[in-house]
This record gives sequence, structure tokens and C-alpha cells, in this order.
Amino acid sequence: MASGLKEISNLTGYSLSTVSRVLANKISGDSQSAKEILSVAREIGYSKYRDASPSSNRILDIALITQHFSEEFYAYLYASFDRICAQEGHCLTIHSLRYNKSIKEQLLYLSQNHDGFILFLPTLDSYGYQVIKNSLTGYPIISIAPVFEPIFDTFTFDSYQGGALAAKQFIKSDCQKFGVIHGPTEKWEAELRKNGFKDTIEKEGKKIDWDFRGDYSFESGEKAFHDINSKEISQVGIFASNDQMAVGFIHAALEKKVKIPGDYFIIGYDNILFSKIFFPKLTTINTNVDQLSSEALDYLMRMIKGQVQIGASAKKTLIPVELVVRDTDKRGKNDKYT
Amino acid sequence: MASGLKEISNLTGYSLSTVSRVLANKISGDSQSAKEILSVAREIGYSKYRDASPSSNRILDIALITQHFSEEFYAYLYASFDRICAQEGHCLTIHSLRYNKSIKEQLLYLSQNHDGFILFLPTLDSYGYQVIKNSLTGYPIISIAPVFEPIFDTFTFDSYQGGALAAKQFIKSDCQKFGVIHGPTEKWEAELRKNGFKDTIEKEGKKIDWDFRGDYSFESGEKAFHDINSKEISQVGIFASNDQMAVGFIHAALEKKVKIPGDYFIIGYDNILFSKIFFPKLTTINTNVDQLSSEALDYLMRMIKGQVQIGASAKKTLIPVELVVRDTDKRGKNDKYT
DNA sequence: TTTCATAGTGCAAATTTTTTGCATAATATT
DNA sequence: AATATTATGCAAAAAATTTGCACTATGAAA
Repeated sequence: MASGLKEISNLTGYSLSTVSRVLANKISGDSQSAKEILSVAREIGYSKYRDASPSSNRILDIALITQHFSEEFYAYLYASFDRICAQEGHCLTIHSLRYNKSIKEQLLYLSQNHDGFILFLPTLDSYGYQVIKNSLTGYPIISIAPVFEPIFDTFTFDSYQGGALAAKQFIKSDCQKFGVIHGPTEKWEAELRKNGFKDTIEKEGKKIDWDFRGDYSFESGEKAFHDINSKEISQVGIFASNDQMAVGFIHAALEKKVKIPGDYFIIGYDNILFSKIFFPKLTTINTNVDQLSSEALDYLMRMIKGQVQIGASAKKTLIPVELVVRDTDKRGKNDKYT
Repeated sequence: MASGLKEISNLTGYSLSTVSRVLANKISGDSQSAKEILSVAREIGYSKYRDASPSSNRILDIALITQHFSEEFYAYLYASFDRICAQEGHCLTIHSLRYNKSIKEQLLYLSQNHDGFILFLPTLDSYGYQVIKNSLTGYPIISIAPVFEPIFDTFTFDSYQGGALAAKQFIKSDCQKFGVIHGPTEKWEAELRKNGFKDTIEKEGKKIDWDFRGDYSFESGEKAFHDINSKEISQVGIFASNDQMAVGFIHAALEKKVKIPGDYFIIGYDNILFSKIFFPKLTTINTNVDQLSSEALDYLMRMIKGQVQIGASAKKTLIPVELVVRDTDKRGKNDKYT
């Protein structure tokens, strides 16, 4: 089971020297020999395969570096990246960082076996990102986590626009009172969603009449309802920073026989599976994960192939989001839901 | 950046010969030198690191081979395996197989970089499993997909027991009529869930009064409701083969102002997040994914270390499931839900 | 058509990397 | 204290990889 140039040579029929030269990038990756040799090298797991220039037609290995969480969104994200990666003919592996170990060490190790990283580490702080940047200078890395000051080139959804879309919808349907259920303060994208809503409302000369600090959980949506309900404000257009809280809010309202839509109107954010199932169906902001994956991967590929400068000051790319109008934002036919 | 014995030797301070011998397993993995050398070898990504005996204290790399799906369950599964793997001090990577490529080739490649596989490929047929078995003889592989005739040692939830638990609960609360919403026939675990329910009902001298063939989707749960509702049977204890269908059933019932519990009683399967949120809260079968991960990983580790024979006829291990009693199975306080 | 430039190839020699025989040191076992 | 056992380094041997050189094929330019 000797796995070396000799074996590749036997399997492909090319001489040792040719094989050596292909793997040392001394023969163009476009030649027939290079194709065969690279393919076999990968197949048998020859270690120097990784050193062959990525501009050749080697199969690229991308690592999605994340921290697993038992949430629907993660399944979406993984499935999407995997699909897009497969379309491009490359290989994706998913790794979860452990906080009980040195991030630096883990990433250094992974960088040996992969051609580039996609980071999704929403809880990592600037210092952590800086450590990564310093220990992997010149290595292709992009991030898809929403952060204020990106250290790596970053692709995220346009959360601010999402909040603004919700605001515009309420204004369009002549809402006069407005409310917000915040997400956790430490999450940058939660702040953006809220601010996009708030700023747009205020630009119209209106103001936020009620707000509540939630933590993204279903329960905090329920609490939000009890809060607003005790204050006897009604006819409010409420923007919840995520669907779970919106659904929690509606759930609590249903129990108290409060009408949604009717007494309150609500728009969520995320378009989780249950937002189109839950009763009444939730109007929400949809994010196109495939578009994010696709743009992020394209860019990473160009980085790997040396077509994009690595290490220049990090730029942000915002992927647009869209409003999905269902039942919970509308005025009118209020009697349907109890 | 020469990555070879010489570099390891420099970094560890041991001679070339010692390094060579450690990596060729000629020095016990328990010695101090071996620890340091293996650690550095892994760190710098030295390719022969993989050849070092797994009984030494090398960090093991496990691959979870799956096909990504945008469902909550996958996020649970990945997070759970990752957590358990981290506890044991090993490394998990997640790979998704692509049907547009040769499974055999993909796995052969992956086997170069990993110490063992956990397969979760519910849609793969026996032939596919056989191909894998033949091309990776002697390589440590276990499966966690529910299949009738396992080719690899398999760890799955005790779906049959789940159905039986649901049946017992209905019988305990004096139900007289029983119904089942099937999952897709081609899914073995769906059949087991249903049969566990059916057999237990029949053992009590009762019979299934109504059944409906669903496909695990929310919509097929709605259809199931319309079917039973048109037949004017009521006071039925219904077992749905998964929560999505149960929730779909309840949703359709709510729209028609049919009472659950009251007119119908329902127990689901899976304990998805929304089963404890949805209104009324769903009684369901809970699966302990951490227990599955833990037992499966333990076994795989022993396989890798040579403490379990590989290739003996495949055995199945069934992980018990439990009934989570919430609101939808009970008789009595029927007026609460509309 | 011929000529020339370029890229790809194999052989064999040169170089680099890894393994092994042997002597010695460290550690555990009786 | 005597005796196995295991670990270590040096230097020589073996194995793996790279490179110089000569040759071939292919396509563009004269």
C-alpha cells in the first residue's frame, strides 16, 4: 500500500518524473497528464496533492468552520453550502470549533488539509478574529458572520434592510403605532434589524411606541405579549427581530383570545419553516441562503486562485433580503383568527 | 516550510530516527516522546501521522457521512455528535455524499484522512451499502440509519418501542378507537413506528379503526385530518409517525373548530422544537440523540482500537425512546382548546 | 511546406527523505 | 543488585523525489 509517486506513476502510466513535475506545478494543470495525475493523487490521498497549484483543475476542499447549534438555520446553512459547493465541483467539509481548545491550533491544522475557510463564528470577538488573521496570513478566508468591524471579507444578509422592509410594510398599510421586540444586544445583526425598522419609522415622522428586549427565544416572545398587553396599547405594528419571538408573541395572544392580525400586527424575521405553518401564517423577512452561499463561495474560489488580493482591508458584502407577505401584517379581515 | 521528519525533529528535539520510529509505531504510543511527536506531526499536518497506530494517544478523526437536509433533525444530530466527540477529545468532520459522484470513490478518499466513519444515509439501498463494505474491508464503519437488514453495525432508535409507547398511553387513558397516520412506506423506521403501535393495540384485543398514508410532511397531516373528518369517526386516539404530520393534523382541526384533545387525541413522534410550542402542546415520542451519539461513538472508538471485530455479521443496537406527555393525548379538560 | 518555439515526456543521475543496524542509556522487573 | 525491556542517537543503508538532459509532439509563424 505504498502511497507515493511510484504508485501514482503505476496507476496513470506516466513516469515518475512527470508525476513529480505535475505535483510540483511544473506542468500546466490544464494538460491531460495533469488531470489524470491530480485525480489519482487525490484518490489515493497522496499528501503532496494539496501543494499542487489551485489554478490547475485540482478539486478544491473548502472547510466551513462553525459551531454547531441545534437550530433549523444551521441545517439550512450546511445544506445550502453543500449544494452550491457540489455544483461548482468542489468538496465541502464542516468543522465545529471547540472553545476548550486553541482556535489557532485547530485552524492551523485544518488549513493543512483545505484550500480555504468559510468562517461562521457569530460569537467570536474581534480579538479572536485577529488571532486567526495573524496565524494564517495569506491563507484564503472569508466570513459570513454578522459583525460590526469585519476582520475578513464578509458576506452577510442585509439585516438593516430587513428591518426597513418591515417598517415600510406597516407604513404602507397605514399603521399608526409601532413596536419592536429586540433580539439580544450582543448580536450585531439583531441590532441592525431593529435599527433598520426604527430608523425607517422615524424617517416617516413616526415613533416607536413600545419596545421589549427579548433574547430570540419563543418564551421571550410570549413575555413580550404579556408586556404590551398589560400596557393596554393596541393596534400596533410590531416587528420581531426573529420568527421564534414572533411566533411566541402570537401564541400568547391566541391564549388570551387577542386577535392577530387585528389587535396587533406582526412581522418576523428569518422565514423559518413554522412561520408558514403556524396559525395564523406569519409575515416575515426571508433570507436567500443559497444566494449567500453562492456569492461567498465564488469569492472564496477567486481568492484561492489568486484573483483577489488577500489581506487588504476587509470589506462587507450585503445580500438583500425580501419581505414575505402572509397573514399577520394585514389590516381588514380580522375575524378569521382568534 | 518543509514538512517532514526533519521539521518534527527540530520542533520536538528528538532525533530523526526517534521521530521515524514513533510514526512507524515502533515505539509505544504511551511514551512521552510519542505524545510530543504525534502532537507536532498532527499540528504541522504531516501525512504519515495517519499511519501511526490508533491505540496510541493520537487524536482520532471521525467522519460523519451524511446527506445534508434542511431539517431541524440534522442540526440536532450534528450538534450532538460534535459535542460527544469533543468530550472524548477527538475530531469530527461532517461530509455530505453527492449522488452525482461515485460513492465508492468519495469514501475511499475520505478513508485516507479519517480513522472511522459514521454513516447516516437513510436513502441508500442495500446494494449501495454492500459496495461500501466491499471497497473498505477492514475499515471501521458503523451506521446510524434505520434499515431492515444492516450491512454495518447499526445504532438506531427503537422506533417500534416508540409506537408501542403511544399505543399504551391511549389504552391507559381508556381510548376505544384508534387511528394511525403512516409515514412513507419506503422508510423502514416509519413502518416500525406504525407497527409498534398497531401490534400493541391488537395485543390488547382492539383494532385500528382508521389509517392514512402520509409522507411525513405537514401537508399530509392536514390531509389526514380532512380524511378522518369526512368519515365522521371521532373520539379516536391517533398516532402520527412524526410530529410534522401531527402538527399538520392539529392545524387543520383548529381551522375547522374541531377539538384536540376532545374530538381526537394525538401523539406524534420526534419531539421537534415546535411540538412543545405549538398550541395545543403535542404529546410525542422523544429520542435522546446524545445517547445515540455517545453509544455509537464509543463503539466506533473500540472498533478503531481493534477491540471489536470488524466485518462480523452486522448487529443492531436499539436506543430506547420515551413518551413525553403533554396536552394532546388526554381526555378530560376538553374545552380549553378550540 | 518548412522552421521555430513551446510544452510535455522519460531516463538516469543527483538530491532529499526516511528507515534501520548497532551501541548505549534509561527504566522497569525479578 | 542483576536482568529484561524499551527508548534513544549516530551513521549507514534504503527509499522516495527532484532535476539535467535529450527527445517528441504540437501549433504558430515564415
